[in-house]
Amino acid sequence: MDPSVEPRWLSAEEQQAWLAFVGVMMRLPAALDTQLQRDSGVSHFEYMVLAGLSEAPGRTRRMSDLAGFAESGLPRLSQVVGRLEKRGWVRRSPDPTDGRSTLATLTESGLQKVVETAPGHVEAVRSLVFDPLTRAQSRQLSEISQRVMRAIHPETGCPGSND
Amino acid sequence: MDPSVEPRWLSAEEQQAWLAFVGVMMRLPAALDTQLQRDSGVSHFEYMVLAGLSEAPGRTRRMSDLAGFAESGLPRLSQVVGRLEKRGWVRRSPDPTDGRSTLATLTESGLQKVVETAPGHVEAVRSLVFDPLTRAQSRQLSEISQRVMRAIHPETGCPGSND
DNA sequence: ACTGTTTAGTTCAATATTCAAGTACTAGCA
DNA sequence: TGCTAGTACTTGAATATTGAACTAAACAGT
Repeated sequence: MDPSVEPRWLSAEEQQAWLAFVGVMMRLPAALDTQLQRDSGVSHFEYMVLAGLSEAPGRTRRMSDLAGFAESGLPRLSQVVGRLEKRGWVRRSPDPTDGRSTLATLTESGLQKVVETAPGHVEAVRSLVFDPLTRAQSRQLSEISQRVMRAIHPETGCPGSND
Repeated sequence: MDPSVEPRWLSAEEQQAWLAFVGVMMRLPAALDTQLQRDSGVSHFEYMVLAGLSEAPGRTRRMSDLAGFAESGLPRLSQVVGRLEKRGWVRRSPDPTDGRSTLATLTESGLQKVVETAPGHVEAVRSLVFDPLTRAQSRQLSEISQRVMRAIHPETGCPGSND
């Protein structure tokens, strides 16, 4: 924008880190999608929605909470939940407390799906991410991710805060 | 798959790391896209293609090399390069050496676009990723990414190997 | 030289995502 | 009560991505 200010270019070390990290951001979601799609017929995003519901009290959550948890906007969530509902894994009902809200509930069949799917998914996450790392690196990954997350969202410090 | 084998669940520490890392994988690309789109009217992927060409000798690269560099398949690259060509930033020509290949070349105008766009993008990468990290964490990020990358692609150890 | 196989790239149809309205409801206030 | 503003969600059109089929060129074996 302003050519009079010399940009602070990345150092060679940073460039290398950035290149590798971008690679991971491009490939890892695709790899997880592949595993989930092949073994269980769901996308990574769909799995996150099902998992998010399975952990919630009463296996029920408001759509907006779920959107926050799944790091997505409402329109996308609405489409995906619609598909999951058609497959019998989720059920939507109006919130008796507030008529504007919609509650999404995981059905029995949906819970079973999560139970069937989780082990394979965890195994994939382990083999692609945690097994190649030392324990110290796993801790660093957590710290690094949290710092980057804070830089992206200055306001929301805690993802999945359901209050 | 086989319920007789108890899956090795993630520890609490690993779960926390995983949740934060997934958040970064979902949000960071979106944040970079937003900055590039707003300030320069290109997507992150388009920028990677332009940048990949700008670094290549003669500002020219074979489509397949470029696809490897940009971590994408050929169909997607073909579409995107088509768009970039329409905007006058890239030019395609048949490879005289091998009639099957197509060479993509960055035009003068495309180079100028990269030069205009790069500072803002680097600034965004810095402020979202490297500024919040210590120097040691940047190095860890590099090492961690490389290990994960190797786990995803057992075969291709070196991204962007153009030989 | 001729045929079958592999590689490089494009195109087209199916699917998914995003952005911009639109609907239904709640809440504040005169 | 009736009026305005704001929230939660859904829907639909425009765009992008993916996967499968297709074209063209190179190579290997005869």
